[in-house]
Amino acid sequence: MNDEATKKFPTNKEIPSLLRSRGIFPTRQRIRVAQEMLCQPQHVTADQLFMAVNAKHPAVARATVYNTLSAFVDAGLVSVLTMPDGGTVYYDSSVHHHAHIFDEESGELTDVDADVFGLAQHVALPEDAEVTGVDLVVRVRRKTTV
Amino acid sequence: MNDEATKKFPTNKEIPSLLRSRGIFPTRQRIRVAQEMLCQPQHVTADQLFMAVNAKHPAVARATVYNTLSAFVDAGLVSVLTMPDGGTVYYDSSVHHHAHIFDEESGELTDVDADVFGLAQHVALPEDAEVTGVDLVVRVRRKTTV
DNA sequence: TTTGGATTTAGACCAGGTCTAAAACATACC
DNA sequence: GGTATGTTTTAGACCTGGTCTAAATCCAAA
Repeated sequence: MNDEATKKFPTNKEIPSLLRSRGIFPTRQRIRVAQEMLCQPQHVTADQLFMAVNAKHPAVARATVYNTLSAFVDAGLVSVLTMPDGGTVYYDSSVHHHAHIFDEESGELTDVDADVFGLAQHVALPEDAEVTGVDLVVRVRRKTTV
Repeated sequence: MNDEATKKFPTNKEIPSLLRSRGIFPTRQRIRVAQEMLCQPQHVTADQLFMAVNAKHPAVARATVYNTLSAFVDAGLVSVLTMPDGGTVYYDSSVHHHAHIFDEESGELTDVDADVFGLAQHVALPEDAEVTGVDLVVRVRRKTTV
């Protein structure tokens, strides 16, 4: 595990400077979205986040949430993940390289620390291929369903 | 590699009996879709397949193509695969467990034989988790772009 | 304070994909 | 054959997640 893997999630207070450090101007809206998205480990859809951000009172427009999430992805603040079956797009507040476990029954998604880049070594790649990312999802069923 | 990995793709003639053997009544439409989908190694979107099937003259309705593909998935005749980034859903005529290489520049998708189930052993799973599937996509960039 | 670039906004729009109700088809039985 | 029954297909309306746009707002610098 590398440094990033163990890095804590930022607090609400740290958000503005974090955004600035990534070249993202910290507007009111982007701060709100970031606080909701980045401060805890989670996997959410853009729409879930949109609703969370506007839960108490309308705060940020739909387009802004979508744009902001894209900006965060470009800046390496969040990662994207889609379910192999349905194609639902999730945003993941963990950006270190890790694998996912997908519970087919509950639909729940959990992180697993794993050296996915290392795993990719076992795959026969073309000579000139440079690995830019590895996505590993292990789908499981719970033997003892409650 | 197991038997399924090396199993050839069916010929057009074999399609009807193949469908029947999987409990799918081989109607004219389903045969057409199956011939286009199953007889060669490929990764296509539902829409690409819809167009391929209707290339020469209208043959099968959109809804039928979608329904038929779902039926094929349920029957284990094709597998589903979504790109981690965009969320585009691809249907894959190879159903044995294998990994995918995704060229980020060309968007091309290729199969790699790899013991993905074996790889999953290296991931720390909960005690009671039974692995039902493993999805591995290695994203690459070609060092020497032509 | 004014100005100009960046950002946000609401809502129109778009693309995949699903649903529906009617038509077509297959099978079985008379 | 003819007719009844269940299954499949069809066209097109519809839905949903996401993007685009043009106008309004914000903000920093002069």
